[in-house]
Amino acid sequence: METVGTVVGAVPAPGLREHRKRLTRDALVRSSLELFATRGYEGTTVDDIAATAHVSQRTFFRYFASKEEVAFYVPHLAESLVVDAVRGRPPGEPPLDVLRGALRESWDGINEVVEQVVPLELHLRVYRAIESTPALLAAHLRRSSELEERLARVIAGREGVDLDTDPRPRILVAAVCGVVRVAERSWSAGDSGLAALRELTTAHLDQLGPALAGPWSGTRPTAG
Amino acid sequence: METVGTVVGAVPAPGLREHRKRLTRDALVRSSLELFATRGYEGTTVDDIAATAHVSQRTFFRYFASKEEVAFYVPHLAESLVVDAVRGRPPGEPPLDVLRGALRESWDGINEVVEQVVPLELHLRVYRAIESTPALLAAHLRRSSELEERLARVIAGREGVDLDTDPRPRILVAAVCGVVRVAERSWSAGDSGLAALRELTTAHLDQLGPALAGPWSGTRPTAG
DNA sequence: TGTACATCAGTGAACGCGCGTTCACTGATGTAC
DNA sequence: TGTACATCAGTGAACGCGCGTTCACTGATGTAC
Repeated sequence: METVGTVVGAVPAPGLREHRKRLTRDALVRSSLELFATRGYEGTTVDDIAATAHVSQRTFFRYFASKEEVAFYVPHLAESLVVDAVRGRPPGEPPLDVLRGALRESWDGINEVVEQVVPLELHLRVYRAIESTPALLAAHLRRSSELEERLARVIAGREGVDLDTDPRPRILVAAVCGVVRVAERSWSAGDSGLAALRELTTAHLDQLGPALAGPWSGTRPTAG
Repeated sequence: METVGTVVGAVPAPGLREHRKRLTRDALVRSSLELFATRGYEGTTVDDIAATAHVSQRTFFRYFASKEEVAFYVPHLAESLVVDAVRGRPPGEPPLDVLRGALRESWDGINEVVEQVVPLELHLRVYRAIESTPALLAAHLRRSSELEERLARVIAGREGVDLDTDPRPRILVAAVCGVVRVAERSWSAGDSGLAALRELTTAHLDQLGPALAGPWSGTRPTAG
C-alpha cells in the first residue's frame, strides 16, 4: 500500500528508524484529517486520533505538541513553499507583483507536497471546515499573521528597506493576505475544488486596486 | 466611588435589580482585566476572577459564556462605535474615505465608553498583552474577521452593491483592517498610549497606496 | 557474521488542571391587589 | 401601606471532559568491535 520513497526514490535512503517515524507521523496526520472531516475538529479527541492511527496517545504527543498542531501540519508545509517562491522572484520586480507572482507559481508545488501526505481531496475538506470551526479559524488566523511577518521580512530584505522604520512591507503583505483571506472565505462557503480557489484568489487580487479607488461605479467591478 | 448614572444621569432610571446587575458585570470585567494585566491571561482562572469580584464562579458564567468573552467585553463595546460611525458618514463619500473617516472620528467615543467600565490605562495594558498571548491573539483575530464582515455589509449597503456578487466591499475592508492590524501590532511592541496608536493607525493608512505602488524608492516612504 | 551495548520509538497507566455545566436551593427585588 | 406571590440574581458543591504531562518500562533499530 505504501510507496513512500522505496529503493528507487531520489531522496537519500532514510534508514529504517526514520522511515518508520515518517510512517507513524503520516498515519497520525491522515487519521486526524479523516476524523476532523467526518466528526469535526471539536468532536475528535486526541485519543480518537491515536486509536485510529493504532498508536498510544502518548505517541501522538511525541509527534505533535497539540491537537492544533496536527490540524495545521499540511498548511504548514504549503506556507514554506510560498515563502520560498517569494525569495525566488526576479530581483527588481515590484513588491506587489512579487507576492502575486509567488502565489501564482506556488499552487502546483503545494498540490504535490500535500499529496505526499494525504489525499488532496481530504485536505480540502478539512481546509474548508476551518472557516466554520471557531477554534480552527482562530488558530488559522493567528498562524496566518505569523506567515505575514515572515513574508514582510523577506520583502523588506529584497527591497533593501528596514522593517523597523518602514511600514510598507508589512502594510503591503497585510493588504494582500487580507484579500487572500477574503477569497479563502468565499471559496469555503461553496463546494468547489482547488482550481476554483486559485482563480478566485487571483481575481480578488486584481480587484484590490479598484476596491481602494472610489467612488465605485454603482453596479459591477471593472473586471467580471 | 461609583458614579454610574445616579439620579442626575440622562439615562432612564435602571431599577435596582438592573443596577446591581450592572455593578456585578462591571466588577467582573474590572477584576478580569486587573488579573489579566498582572498574572496574564493564561495565569488567571475563572475562579480567580470570581473570587476577586466577590461572586461565585457560577455567577461569572451567568454573565459571560467564557473566559474569552470577558476579555473582549471592552473591545466589543468599541467595535459597535466604529460600525455606527461608518453608518453615519455622509452619503457619496468614497468608500475608502468612509472607513478612514469613521476610524478617525471613533477614537473619542471609544475613550469615553471604555472609561465608563474600566480605567483606560488598564484596558490599554490588557489590549497590549493580546499580541503576546497566543490564545488571546487568536481570539482577537477571529473576532476582527467578524467585524470585517459587519463592516463590509454596511459598506455594501451604502454603495448599493451586492455583497454576494461584488467582492470589493470585503476586499476594501480586509485591506484597511489589515493595515490597522499592522499598526496595532507595532504599537503593542512599544509602551506608548492611545494617542500614539491613533497617529500610527492614520499614518499607516496613508501608506497603503504607496505600499501597493511599486517599485518603492530605496530608502523611505513618501511621508515620514 | 556475531556479540555487546547504546539509542530511542513506543507503551500504558495514572494524573493535574481548568473550563464550563448541572442540580437543588436561598433570598432579594418587583408586582398585583 | 401592607400582604401574597412571582421573578430572578446569586449560591455551593459536585461533576464530566479532554488536553497535555509524568513515570517507569519494553523492545526494536543502530553501531562498535
